[in-house]
Parts: sequence; C-alpha cells; structure tokens
Amino acid sequence: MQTSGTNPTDHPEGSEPSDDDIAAVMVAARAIVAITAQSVAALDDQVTLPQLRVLVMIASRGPLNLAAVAHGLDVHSSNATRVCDKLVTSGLLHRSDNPDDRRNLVLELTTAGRGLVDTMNRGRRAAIKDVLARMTSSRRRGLAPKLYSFAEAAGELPDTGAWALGWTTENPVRPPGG
Amino acid sequence: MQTSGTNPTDHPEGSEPSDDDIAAVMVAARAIVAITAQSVAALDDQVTLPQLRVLVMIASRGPLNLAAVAHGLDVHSSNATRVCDKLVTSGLLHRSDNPDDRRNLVLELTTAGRGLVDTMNRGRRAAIKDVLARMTSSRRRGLAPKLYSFAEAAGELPDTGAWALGWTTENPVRPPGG
DNA sequence: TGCAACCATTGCACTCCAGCACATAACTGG
DNA sequence: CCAGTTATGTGCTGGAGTGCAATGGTTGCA
Repeated sequence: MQTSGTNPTDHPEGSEPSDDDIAAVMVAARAIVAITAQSVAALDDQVTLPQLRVLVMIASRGPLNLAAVAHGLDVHSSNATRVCDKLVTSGLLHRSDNPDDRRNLVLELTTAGRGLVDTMNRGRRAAIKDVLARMTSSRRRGLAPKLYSFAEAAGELPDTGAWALGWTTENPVRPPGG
Repeated sequence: MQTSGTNPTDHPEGSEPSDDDIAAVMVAARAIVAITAQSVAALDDQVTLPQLRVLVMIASRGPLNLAAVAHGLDVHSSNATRVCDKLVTSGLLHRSDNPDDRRNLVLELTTAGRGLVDTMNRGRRAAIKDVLARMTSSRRRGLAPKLYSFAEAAGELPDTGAWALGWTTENPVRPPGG
C-alpha cells in the first residue's frame, strides 16, 4: 500500500480534496489517456506494446542491460531477451557487450529507435496543442501552474523523459554496473 | 476530419497555446497515465487487455452485440466472439439472445463484471485523491474548473482512439453546470 | 584453485490474440 | 418460396508474450 497520505496528519498543508476536485481529474484523465492511447496505437504496426515499453524505458533512463529491462517490465529475463532480440532485428535497438563486465549487455536506442519515440511524443504534443487551441485563452490562463503542481505532487519531474508511458507501475531500475 | 482546429479561424476565441501550456499538460499526462496504467495493471491476473476493453466499453455504452464490440475494438468479428466467450466463461459477461432480432446477441456485464470495472475505477480514484491530498489547498484551488474546461475541449476529439486501449472508463464528458 | 553468484540465452509448452475462409442461422424484400 | 444481407460461430494458421528449466559464460571472493 503506497497510498498513504490520505491521512491529513501526514500532510498538514493539504486539506481533504473535495469530491469535485477528484471528479475533475477523473474526467480530464479520460481525455489525456485517450490522447496517449492514440499516440501509442499509431505505432501499432511498427512495434508491439512490450517492445514500445522497452524503447520508452531506455529512452528515458539511458542504456540498460537485460536484467534491468526485465525488472522494469516485470517479466522473466528470458522474455526480455526475446523482446529485445526483435527490436534489434527491427533496427530499433542496439546491443553491444559491456567491456567492463562481459556478463552484461548494453542496450541503446538506434537512431531509428529514438526517432520512433520522438514521433510518438510529437503526435502526443500535437494532440494536446489541438485541445488547448480549442480553449479560450481566459480558460487556459493559470492552467499550466496547476498542472505542474499536480505533477509535482504525483512525483513527476518536469524534465524526465517520456517514461510516462508507464504501462505498469514500473519498479525502480538500477542501471548496469551501478 | 475534425482534427483541424489549429487554424485560428476555426476557433477565433482561442489564441495559440504557449509552449509552456503544452509542456504542463505533457508533464501532467505522465502522472495521469501512470495512475491509469496502474489501475489497469492491477487487474492483469483477472482479465487480459482486450477483455478489459470489452468490459469497459459495455460498462459505458450499455448492452452491445458482437458486431458493435468488434467495431469498437477494431478487430475481426471472429475475435470478438472468442474474447467475449472467455469473458462469459469467466463469469464477467452475460450473453443472451435478442428476442427482437435473433441474429443479434445481447452482451451485458454480470455483477462480477461490473464489480471489476468498479474496482478499477475505485483504485484510480483513490490514487488521484492521494495526489490531490499532497497539494496544498491553495494550489488545488481553481484546478477543477480548468480541468473541466480541458476535458470539454478534448470532448471534440475524433473518437478513433477512444477505445484504443480501453481506458475510457466513464460516461461522456459532462462538466457540472456546463 | 574452487565455488558461489550473476547474466544472458535457448528449448519447451502454454495462452492469448489476430485474420481468413467458410458454414450456419436469422432477417429482409421480392 | 427464393435470393441477398446480416450476425454469429468454427476451423485453421500464424505471431507474440510468458514462465520454467537448463546451459554456458563471466565475475568476485575465499
């Protein structure tokens, strides 16, 4: 249970959120998830969902080894081997040996792999821009700081990569050699 | 195509969104998608993703026939048959004949099926409440109206990706007093 | 040197999903 | 009644993901 914090004593500054606050986030979440899902579905013919998760993970966390990928996806290491194998075959992932510890691999995105992730993010960004453009500037005013506050409360850092795809509750991943 | 709309003439009230506005939504989207993905992953051992998509679709649209399910999931009708078959076997879906047109089935959620969807939504709501509780009430003030405005603007999105991942869980966007 | 731990890979079996072709049943309109 | 359309079901094939067991290579340490 990581959902501690509902206890007001844990967060003296935050009073109990109103039902309307929660409902508003729920409704907005529906739109945001639809946008995100669409940007993912657009890549459906190029990569599968687990494959995309690998690419996004490496894009945001840097080079990883297979054990880290397996742990991040919460799957058996043999599956990580095969998923990454296909990404290498597709030319989206580069696999090389780690000279410091030859037990480990170094998995990095190729130019094509990074381009695919960038394409997804561009599409997502365009969709968001499109929605914002439908709002009047007065309604848009003050939205950004509120969203930053929400993201900060959720533990997200503004500069983190697009690991937001977060298909599951990803476990902490330790980079190879760490 | 209603995806246009970046054209200012289409929305004379909305000026060009700033990069900061877009970035704020992108950042908040990571947190929201993570919350949503978590609530989906929690059901991973009970239903697969296509199965959940069916349940969510019926939960929000009411009873459907197989053709509607196949169209909503954008799959061949034979796949819809088999996916629903498994849900019926799992006790989450109820299949009956339509007396008015016995070619059609009537697919409805069982009590267990609706309970599963409700469980997912409760988890999502709890996670959102947890995040909001971490914000000070001053930062939270005014957030809800902004989110309703955003959701309302997004309500005009093309529905192509609505069920792309089956994560649209609620009724059509309906801001209170809107 | 020997042993334990770690990493990656492969074989095997399984489930699920996907599309296609085809068959069956039911409705529609003549 | 007959032909055409619609809705659903079934057999088939293929692909992707998953876990388990076992193997081989590498490193670290006593």
